[in-house]
Amino acid sequence: MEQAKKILKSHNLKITPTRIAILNVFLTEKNALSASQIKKNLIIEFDRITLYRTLLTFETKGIIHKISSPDGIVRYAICTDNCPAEQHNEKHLHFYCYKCGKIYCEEDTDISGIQIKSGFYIESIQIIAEGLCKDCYKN
Amino acid sequence: MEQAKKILKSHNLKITPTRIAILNVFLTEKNALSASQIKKNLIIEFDRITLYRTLLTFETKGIIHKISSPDGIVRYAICTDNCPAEQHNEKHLHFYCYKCGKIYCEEDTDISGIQIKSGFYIESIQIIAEGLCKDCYKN
DNA sequence: AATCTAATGCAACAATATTGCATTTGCAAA
DNA sequence: TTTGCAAATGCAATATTGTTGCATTAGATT
Repeated sequence: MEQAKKILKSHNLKITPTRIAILNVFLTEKNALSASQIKKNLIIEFDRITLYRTLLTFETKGIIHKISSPDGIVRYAICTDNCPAEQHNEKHLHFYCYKCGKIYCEEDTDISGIQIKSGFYIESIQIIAEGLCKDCYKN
Repeated sequence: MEQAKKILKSHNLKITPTRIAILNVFLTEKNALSASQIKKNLIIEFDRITLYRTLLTFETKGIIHKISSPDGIVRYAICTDNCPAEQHNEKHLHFYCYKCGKIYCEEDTDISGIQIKSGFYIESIQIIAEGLCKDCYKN
């Protein structure tokens, strides 16, 4: 069975063409994607509303996680850490290149050095570094 | 001279009722605010477009800084560190409460321990912790 | 007070997102 | 294999957020 179907099954989600198509986009592209970027990469056509709802479903189930970048566009990326539903512990860093607009997931970044004062009940931490990626720096 | 006027003067900006009103909202409310939240707190009425443009001006001049929160809404907060124009070095952490939607600026948080692998030219880092604030945790 | 530049307002538009409801479809049980 | 139900999707309508061009107004300097 293909990977997309496996993921859906393991999260108790019905297998539909829409969901498989969206999942395959995430499995192919490693960088975080916005709704419109996902739509462009889809091999089948369907309603924009369905895309929003599917992304929400995936996020709730812990298949993907949301990233809000400095440009204000919400992007999504597939969870590598097998997040439990509704509780993402993405401990890695995202890098946003302000020139090409890409978001890179940097898995192996150590963020254990961050301290926060008491009074807050932290469930997840998201770090976004902004700057230029290698390709854009060259040009 | 009131504080708002001082800030405008020191950044070579013309003193207008709009700008003073917006600045006063930031000076009163310490949490980060979205465009619509700012609009609600304003004592005078003016065009929505002016608000966007004023926020952009303030950001460019280093008076406020943009924060993209997990809910996808862009918020702004006043800079405490006297940022140089166009280059914000907000080294502090933001805390986003997913219940009340508030964003708290945690000034005295040390984030210097973060390491990132080479290949990226980082200009700024933004950290958003997500969870429940004290008030929302109680209820 | 005059003048020039910057700020604002208006109109139009574009992108993004949400909600309700009718219809279709996946899938499990009969 | 067929049936039935809950879930998924599509459609329509609407809300929110943000942008651009251009005419008008207002701040600050002389």
